[in-house]
Amino acid sequence: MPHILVVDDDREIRDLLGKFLGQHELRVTTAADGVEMKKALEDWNIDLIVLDLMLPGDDGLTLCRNLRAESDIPVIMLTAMGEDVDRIVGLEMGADDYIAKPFNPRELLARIKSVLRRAQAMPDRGAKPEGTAAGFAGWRLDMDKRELHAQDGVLVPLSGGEYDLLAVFISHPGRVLSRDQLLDLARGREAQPFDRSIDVQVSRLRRKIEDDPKEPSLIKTVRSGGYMFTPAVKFEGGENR
Amino acid sequence: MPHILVVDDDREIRDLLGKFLGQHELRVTTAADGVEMKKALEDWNIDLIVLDLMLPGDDGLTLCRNLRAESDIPVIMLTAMGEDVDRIVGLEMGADDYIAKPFNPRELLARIKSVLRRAQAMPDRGAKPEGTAAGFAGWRLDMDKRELHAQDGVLVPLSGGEYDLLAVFISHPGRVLSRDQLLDLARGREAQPFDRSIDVQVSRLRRKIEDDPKEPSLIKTVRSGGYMFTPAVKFEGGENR
DNA sequence: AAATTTGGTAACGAAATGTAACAGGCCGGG
DNA sequence: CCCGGCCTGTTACATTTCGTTACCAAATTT
Repeated sequence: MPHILVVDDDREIRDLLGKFLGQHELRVTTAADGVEMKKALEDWNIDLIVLDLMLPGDDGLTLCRNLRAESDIPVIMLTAMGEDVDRIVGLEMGADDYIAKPFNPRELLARIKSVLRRAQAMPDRGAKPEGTAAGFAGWRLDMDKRELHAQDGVLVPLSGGEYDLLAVFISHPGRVLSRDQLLDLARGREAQPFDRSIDVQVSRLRRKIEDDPKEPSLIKTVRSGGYMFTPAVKFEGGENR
Repeated sequence: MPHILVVDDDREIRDLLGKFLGQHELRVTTAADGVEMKKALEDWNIDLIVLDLMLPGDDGLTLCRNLRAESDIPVIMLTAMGEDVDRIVGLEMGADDYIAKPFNPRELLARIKSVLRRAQAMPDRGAKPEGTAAGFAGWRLDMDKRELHAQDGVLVPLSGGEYDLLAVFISHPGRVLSRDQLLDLARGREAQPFDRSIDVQVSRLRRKIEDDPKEPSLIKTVRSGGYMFTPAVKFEGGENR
């Protein structure tokens, strides 16, 4: 599920977008500065950035150029005025698309879909530098086929949701992920008042990938914090990050 | 040098574009009707199509959909009005970009460059001069004869609908396609309230192309999302990268 | 130690999916 | 024009998936 980062100072716009993009992973931030941006790009697996040009100063364009230079994540630019100059400069600066405010939300959604479609079909674009497979402790997760193989190559059947959850864990190793984050990242929805679905899903996943689900070694629970995936940090040989 | 095909009834526009793009090392040809289109795509090595929506009837959209389903050549749409409906429909129909007339030629150029840049980085996009055939996991789909051949060359009989569906899947590898999209792309109709026809058709197709229909490896189902075609990229030895 | 909070998971049910069976439409050969 | 096959949409039912709830245990607090 695509993760979208919206950078905009206008709360109204952010809310509007949030509403229309509900079906996607959506991160909204006012973070105009590079520091928070970088963090956001790491924490969440951002696939697409919707960037408001009208940030203080001409940070918008600079930011866009930096993003393009560093991350190669697709960018859609918003701007208040539909002046040709702006849009041309923007496109030449590397933005993947451009929309002038005020815009029709449905149009933005359509463009987002379009850009994501392209990025997905293009191997070397998007925020997923990893290949088509990720491994941990002898296991192999085939990202193409959405399949998990055990050490001996035997296919371990995972439901779609279990795969999504595991994929999230794998892309955030050694980091504590709150239930909210997991729910958001793996399911793309908000937590409800007494939502235990993540607990249950973790339980189901453990049953399939842990040697002893009662004594989990891969997915640790962090009381009052969430869960943490720790691949192969087993013994002292411990190479890690 | 990239070849660009401009499809527009308006001679004035064609001349303008031809003149404008001509001086930018872009070869421009014009063709008005659908018949000529097909010929043009075969005769010349078209890398990009600039398509005017305002063709008689809604041929523009239909044409765009067909192009996207079959050829996978990038499309930029032109339209007379900046009507939201048009542009949304267009983008959802698979166009890669959109510009409203009257447009600034420099903007069109910027967008053309942008699209070409993307297409270049994307292996399976862009003009395909010869083979009207696509392959996946040892299979070969003959687009001319609308026939599917197995690894050993044996012809696997597909019904027309099955072929259409498979063709849509093949032209959108690794992308989740909703039932609505599939219905639209493969059948060209709208979904009805409790429409399960896609499910059934997928089931029928799986029966013919999957080793084990119970454990599909080519056409994955994405719960509450749709289906995804993943051309088997199996590295059994599971080593490098 | 009792009370409270937090996590694990079995069980239930709603929703989504797979697919067999049925039916209507279309087409080519009598 | 009729008949018998395909093809494909619809329906019905089985199965799977996943969120919710409930209850228990472990951890933490008071």
